[in-house]
Amino acid sequence: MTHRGTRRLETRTRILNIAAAEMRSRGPNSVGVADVMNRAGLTHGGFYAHFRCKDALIAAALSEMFTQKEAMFHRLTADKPPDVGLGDYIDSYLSEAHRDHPENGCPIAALSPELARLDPEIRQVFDSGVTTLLDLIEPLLAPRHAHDRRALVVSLVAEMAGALALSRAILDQRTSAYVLSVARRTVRSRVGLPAPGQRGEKQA
Amino acid sequence: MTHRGTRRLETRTRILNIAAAEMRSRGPNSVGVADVMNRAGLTHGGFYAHFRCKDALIAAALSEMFTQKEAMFHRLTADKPPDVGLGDYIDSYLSEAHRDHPENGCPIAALSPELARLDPEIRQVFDSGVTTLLDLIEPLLAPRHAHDRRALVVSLVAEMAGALALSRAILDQRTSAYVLSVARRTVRSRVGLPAPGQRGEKQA
DNA sequence: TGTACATCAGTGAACGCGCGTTCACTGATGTAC
DNA sequence: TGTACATCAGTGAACGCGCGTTCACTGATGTAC
Repeated sequence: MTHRGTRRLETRTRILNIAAAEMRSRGPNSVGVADVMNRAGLTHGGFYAHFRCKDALIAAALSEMFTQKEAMFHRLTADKPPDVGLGDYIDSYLSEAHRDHPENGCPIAALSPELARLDPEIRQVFDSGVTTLLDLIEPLLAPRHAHDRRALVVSLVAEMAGALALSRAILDQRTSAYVLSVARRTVRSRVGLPAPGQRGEKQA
Repeated sequence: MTHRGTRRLETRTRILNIAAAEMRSRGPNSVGVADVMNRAGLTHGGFYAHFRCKDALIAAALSEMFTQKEAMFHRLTADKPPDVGLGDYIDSYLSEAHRDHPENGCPIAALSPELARLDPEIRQVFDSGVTTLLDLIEPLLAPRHAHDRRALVVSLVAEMAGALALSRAILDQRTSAYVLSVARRTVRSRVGLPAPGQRGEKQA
């Protein structure tokens, strides 16, 4: 039983990870059940042994995305002074790597408008993911922001997610890179950090 | 001929306005050709007398959205001192009315992540719409920002669009309203404007 | 002014396709004795 | 240890449906004489 249960859970996890990646890069609407199952090395019929319906997959995949990002946040900020951790988080969030790889990136920037049109069960998962993320960032802010940390975190996350989504939609490479660099500089300055070091390609 | 051409253009405009509204509220993917035509009082076959394919409709509808918003911007800011116009634009962008009515709202907040996955022809329309919007807002900034107006405008638009998209996806009403109010206050303060007056429902 | 003709916006049936979901089944794995 | 049985994750055909697109057509409107 245990062995069977373990395999089952492994399969479910595999499906979930694939769905979480595909949905961020192609949109929940454009990701098919059969598609996800094929990528997991299975046939589409087996899907319903793991999820009640496609919406249940979307909800579970969204939850998985936030879990991934929380783990990544800890990896990025652990064992560092708060301001260094915060600066690294900002730089990595607003990097060209993040822009070019939505599949393992922030669900807020990748999916907000689409999620707004989906079922309450799914949006509830979004709510708790967002709240947790804000809770994680908040303590990294310098003491001088103590009077209203929450407001500042909300505003920063809005700017970061907005700039990332904008930079992804913009076709022109220079404009897209400019949006990211402006946001990096602005967000860092708003939390009292010095201008960012050079990121991306080093110059010759 | 003129009369015929006029009718043709009227029909095209009708289709375009419906598509522009539907795509912002339901997403380009979820809006069908037949659906749009029915709402325009026509049958689906006639669609191709006006647009080469669905992607051409998406591109034209996106362009129409930006045109609408430019007109709205002028209506909102004309005949006012720059700082008042800017304040009104910020307040209206970050209002609950805008949150609850994406169908005639900002395409950046409603569609960025989805547009990032669409064809270059469509994203090019997005680029020029965004550039025009930035060009419109820029001159409203106070002289003390003259050293880098462009960067500030980009940052403000990113925060506004990000906050609006976030407030739409969030299910919890209080949290959603909080995100909007924080963004209103923050964006206003960042351009040197006083805290916003009470918006939305008046208290008893 | 009246008639014959050309134009072309719009019709509606048909196409191939992919979607989410159902369901009778199979066959490897774990359990009971 | 060996055999018979139960379990259930996964299979694959089938369903009804809506999609974007095509195309032969219709019939109101504008033009020519």
